[in-house]
Amino acid sequence: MQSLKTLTILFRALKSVEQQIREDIRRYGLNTTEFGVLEVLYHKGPLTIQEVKEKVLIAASSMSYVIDTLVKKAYVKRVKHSYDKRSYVLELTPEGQSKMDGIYPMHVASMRKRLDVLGNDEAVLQKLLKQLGTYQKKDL
Amino acid sequence: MQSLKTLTILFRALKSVEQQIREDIRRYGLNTTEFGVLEVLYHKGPLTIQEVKEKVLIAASSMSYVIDTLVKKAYVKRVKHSYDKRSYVLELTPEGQSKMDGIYPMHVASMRKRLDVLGNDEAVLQKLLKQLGTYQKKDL
DNA sequence: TGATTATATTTCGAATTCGAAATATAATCA
DNA sequence: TGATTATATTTCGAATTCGAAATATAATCA
Repeated sequence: MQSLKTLTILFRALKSVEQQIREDIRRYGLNTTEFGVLEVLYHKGPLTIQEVKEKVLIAASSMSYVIDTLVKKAYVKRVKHSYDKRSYVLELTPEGQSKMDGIYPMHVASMRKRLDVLGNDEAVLQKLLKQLGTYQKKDL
Repeated sequence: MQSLKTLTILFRALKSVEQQIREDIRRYGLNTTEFGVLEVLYHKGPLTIQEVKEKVLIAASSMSYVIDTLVKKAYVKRVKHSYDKRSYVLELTPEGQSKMDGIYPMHVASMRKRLDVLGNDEAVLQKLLKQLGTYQKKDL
């Protein structure tokens, strides 16, 4: 292949999924980035801001902003890192925890409906997207 | 499957690709949305604002903004639709055309490098992403 | 046909995102 | 060890994005 059709399709798929998530999650007073951060902490437990940033792939300055928002909403708190004084560890507050406990099952249900159209190919899609995502751009 | 791992991977893949595109295209003074709009017109020829919006999947209000930007840069112009007075047809100016002529080959080369890691599975990825993207959310 | 509903686009204000520069601390290396 | 370079985070200003409301025109239907 030589065209970039694949990228076009990738963009459209994501935008479409993102729109569903946005609408899905809006009534809980969260946007997709906020939800993304909460989701990481929900699944991985407390993590450094830097580590969260590597998971959600947004600019450092955007991280600061999202975290401030989540702190204001009392879903998350910054805890000084034990030995690296540059860092903060992010963790869910009890409110954040129970917020996610309340939201997450519905979110999974709604999203699974869409993902289920893939059937057994879901694992294949995962594999291919991982290949795409982990490409090292050393040779650009 | 029951988790949303697939979505996580989808997001990461896209963000990573998007970052490459952003850096790739930055030196040409364009951002990803602007480039997306130009790309659609470059490939499909003149289209209604509405039609472009359906391709790039951004909010109508964002469309107005991007178009204004592209008009200021003289890459694109709004032409009154022949019979539907609500609509405008968007088309590349000669400047827009030659800009894309200049940029596009490099962009393809850079992106193909990444896509080529997929090998023959690229067609499979397209198929699966299309399935994901075209899901009708009638039953949400 | 005239009233009502739908569609295409823009305007508005607020929220979000970015990149560059600033700040603070950690790691490296001469 | 002290100077230099690297890393984690925030601040800043500008750019981008959104959704709701406004505007204009088209389509529908009583």
